[in-house]
Amino acid sequence: MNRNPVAASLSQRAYNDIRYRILSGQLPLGTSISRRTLAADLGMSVVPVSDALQRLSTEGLVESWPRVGTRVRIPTSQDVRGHYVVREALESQSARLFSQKSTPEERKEILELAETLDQLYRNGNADDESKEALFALHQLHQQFHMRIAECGGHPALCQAIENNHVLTFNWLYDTAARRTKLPERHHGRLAESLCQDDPEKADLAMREHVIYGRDDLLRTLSVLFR
Amino acid sequence: MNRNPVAASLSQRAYNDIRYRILSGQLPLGTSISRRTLAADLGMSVVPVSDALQRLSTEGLVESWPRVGTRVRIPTSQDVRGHYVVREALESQSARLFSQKSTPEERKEILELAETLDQLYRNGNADDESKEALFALHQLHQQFHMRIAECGGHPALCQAIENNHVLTFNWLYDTAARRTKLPERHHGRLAESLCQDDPEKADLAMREHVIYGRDDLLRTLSVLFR
DNA sequence: TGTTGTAAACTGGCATATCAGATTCAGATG
DNA sequence: CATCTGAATCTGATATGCCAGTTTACAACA
Repeated sequence: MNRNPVAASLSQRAYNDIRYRILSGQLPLGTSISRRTLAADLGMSVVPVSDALQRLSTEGLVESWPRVGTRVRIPTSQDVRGHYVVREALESQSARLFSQKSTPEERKEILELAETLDQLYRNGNADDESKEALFALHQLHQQFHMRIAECGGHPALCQAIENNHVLTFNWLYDTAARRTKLPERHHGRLAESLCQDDPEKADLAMREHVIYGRDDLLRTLSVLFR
Repeated sequence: MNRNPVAASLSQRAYNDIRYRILSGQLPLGTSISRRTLAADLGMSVVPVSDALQRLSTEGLVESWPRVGTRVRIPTSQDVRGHYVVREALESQSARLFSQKSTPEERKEILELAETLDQLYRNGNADDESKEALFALHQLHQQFHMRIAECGGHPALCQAIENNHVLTFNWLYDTAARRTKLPERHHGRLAESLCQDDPEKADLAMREHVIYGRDDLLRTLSVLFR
């Protein structure tokens, strides 16, 4: 059998496109999605669109009821709590592996990424509040965590973290609330903890980082939907 | 919109059926799957079968290449390692939450389940080596871990654990190798550790349990595919 | 004005047909 | 016997059309 990487199928393109539309705010939370309209818009039939929506549904970005409709899911605070429990588990494991397996070059890369992140979080609000800038910041934050996971050497863990859409929710609410406040050198200190050859310490530092993000997001939620 | 539970669709039935056929050995590892043949066999068209196979593909039980074919995936030892890294993360988190949130009744239930499991693992091989008996044992083991997760109070974590198919792989190789050896009171001692109101201890005990299972499975693998 | 009934419009689920690429195997060629 | 060849036969991907529920808009009526 041919194990070459599959060419980008229409289903895949639909998935990427719809996902981007949701994350970028083109499809705000709660928006109804019509398979037929969307298919016409994307220049394809409804089948690949349905495939994509099914994937997004299992991932929790979208919800669908038979013969009723599909819409962009509005995560509840209970959803957020649940997702963060999973994320705490996965990211702390990722931190353990990073502290055990990362090379000096990789550690340097992570430390630099952390510095960049902290700078952007410090200046971002003042300089540029556009959606594009916030989206870029969101992506960089995601990259920071994904690079840490990649350095752990287990693709399965990377995939599990990527499938956990807390950062996605984070971005959605960031967009709504324009919330980008963080303590000084927040990521910098985390990165330093990860580089100290102490898996338990790395685990704990990442747990604190994740829980800080969770509480921050829950505060935002309570303001948005009070 | 109507939020009632959806009726069992053909896609869902196809998913359950195919999954059961794989786990029960009706579709052995590596078997090619024809959408058309399977659809005729299940009395439906290829569309719901394709939906089901897509889900099973993202879950890793099945692999598919465009215009080539679909077959039951043979997990590699690298797959197994990766899955166990994720499982270690999720189950240790589950153990933490259990030690913090479980009620006395729930703890009693888990302790009893552990005793039953230990008995079956001790006697199972001697009494009954049928596939059905091994499958039942596998399901009970899975139930043990799922109940622990449920008592933690976070459905999202339960779902994440359920989506992690290490226990499934475990069953597949158990079937192939008839391996059911475990140390005396293996699950009993784990359950006792979970009930001591010490999240860190529970975390560690579960990590050891998971890693024991991983190494055991890797040994089996090295024998099977040496 | 407010309520109700009903039909049109819309939804996701599914069946069927077609397409292009991959595989396979009989038969020709050396 | 080994090797090449090409057509028949597979594969998954996709398009299209239909179906049976759900929602909605609007007219008829109180």
